[in-house]
Amino acid sequence: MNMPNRTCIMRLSRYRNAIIRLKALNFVRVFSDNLADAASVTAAQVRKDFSIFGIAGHRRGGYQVDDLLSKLSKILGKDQIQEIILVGVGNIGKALLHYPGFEKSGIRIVVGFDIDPTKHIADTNIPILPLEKMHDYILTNNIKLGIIAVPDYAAQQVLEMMKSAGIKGVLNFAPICLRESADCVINNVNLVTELENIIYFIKAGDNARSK
Amino acid sequence: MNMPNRTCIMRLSRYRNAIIRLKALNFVRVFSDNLADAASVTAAQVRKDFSIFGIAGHRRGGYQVDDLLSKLSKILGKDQIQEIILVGVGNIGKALLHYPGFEKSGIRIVVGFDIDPTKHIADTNIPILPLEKMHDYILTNNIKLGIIAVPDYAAQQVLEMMKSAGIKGVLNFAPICLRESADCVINNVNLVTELENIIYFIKAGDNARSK
DNA sequence: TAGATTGTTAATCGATTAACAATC
DNA sequence: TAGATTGTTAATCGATTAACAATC
Repeated sequence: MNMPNRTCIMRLSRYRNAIIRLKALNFVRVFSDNLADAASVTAAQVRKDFSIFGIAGHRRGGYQVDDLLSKLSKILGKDQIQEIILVGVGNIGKALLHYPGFEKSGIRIVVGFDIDPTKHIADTNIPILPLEKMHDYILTNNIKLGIIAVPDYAAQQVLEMMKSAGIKGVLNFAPICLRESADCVINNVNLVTELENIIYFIKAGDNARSK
Repeated sequence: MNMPNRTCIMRLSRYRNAIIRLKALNFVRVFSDNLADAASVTAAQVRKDFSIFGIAGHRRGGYQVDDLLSKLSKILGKDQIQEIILVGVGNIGKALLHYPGFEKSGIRIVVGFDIDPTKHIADTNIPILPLEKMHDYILTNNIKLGIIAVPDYAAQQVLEMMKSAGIKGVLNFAPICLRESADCVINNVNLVTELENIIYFIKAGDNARSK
């Protein structure tokens, strides 16, 4: 199997989202061409991506919606609830804590951590605990996923704490590019950088951006 | 000039962030090699990127920090305050409205819009207005940038409203992939997709993701 | 000068796309 | 069967990297 890269997996998520919408429209089968339109890619790309994961269709009848959905869901970890912890219950952190989109798609933030004692609440649905309790919590509950939403100067240190407790994947919102290591996958989301990108292309008057 | 693409501009933002940190450490000049380390790219990539934008160094003395910073800042629109509107003052929207990172980097959310009347406040620092007032506001204040933070089913419609009023660039947080057009640049940030990506690579045990 | 670094070209690498045989 | 679509290979495209002449 060819090693799929980041953008390939991102496309899988988009295919899955498209399929969910098509299913809601009572589609029973789809062609690579339909998915290509729905996900803004080429039909060849769709078939290539599927073939990488051994997802097969029917030479004349396209792909079964239900089959496709279950296979993509499996690949993307939708076959089980994904438990995740959040560090930094500030502005952005609080919003993520209550983001309904996560629970809807099988991602559950089970606990928050913060250094600020005034933010600690132990008895709510999602408790907010002191940072010192993170290490034990991760080990006890066998957590593999974390979200970092602390200020930039604290991000690297929080990452090290997470890794030392066994976290394997991190979504980072701190405006500093955390480096991925062999034992931990990292996606950096930098809100300012996203806007700077848009601002550049508006100024350049040049929307023909390659993906 | 070779047309720079999205990832190239993203790197420029990272170089700029790195330079700001190096400047704080009293660096007066930097070599492509320093920046490569700081931004996790190759030195050749740094020099190539700079040459695309006509940013020149000195054959033996590297790049002047101040010069570099001002040139990158110019390219990324840091030479003026960027005014932006936000639509959808819900969970995520509210957090963005008060995100200190924007103001720090010259991005100012000047107004929010929402359909829910209970959210309207006209007399605060950042007023929240009814959606019907958006069109006029954009025209009157000559706004070019917008953030979409509404539910998925409303996103496309909000985008159309924005475009018809002259918005040229949009950062979209709704979990639906909005399609870019010749007259409007779009960056989609899908929080669930980001996590699905991480989940896949943890399961695959395969962190050698190409960028 | 000798040594080090840029700027740029050419080579490499990898991802996307076109095309078409297989086949339902 | 005829027509349409997949699955896959080969061609294309574009981005990254290596290498080195220019030069400070």
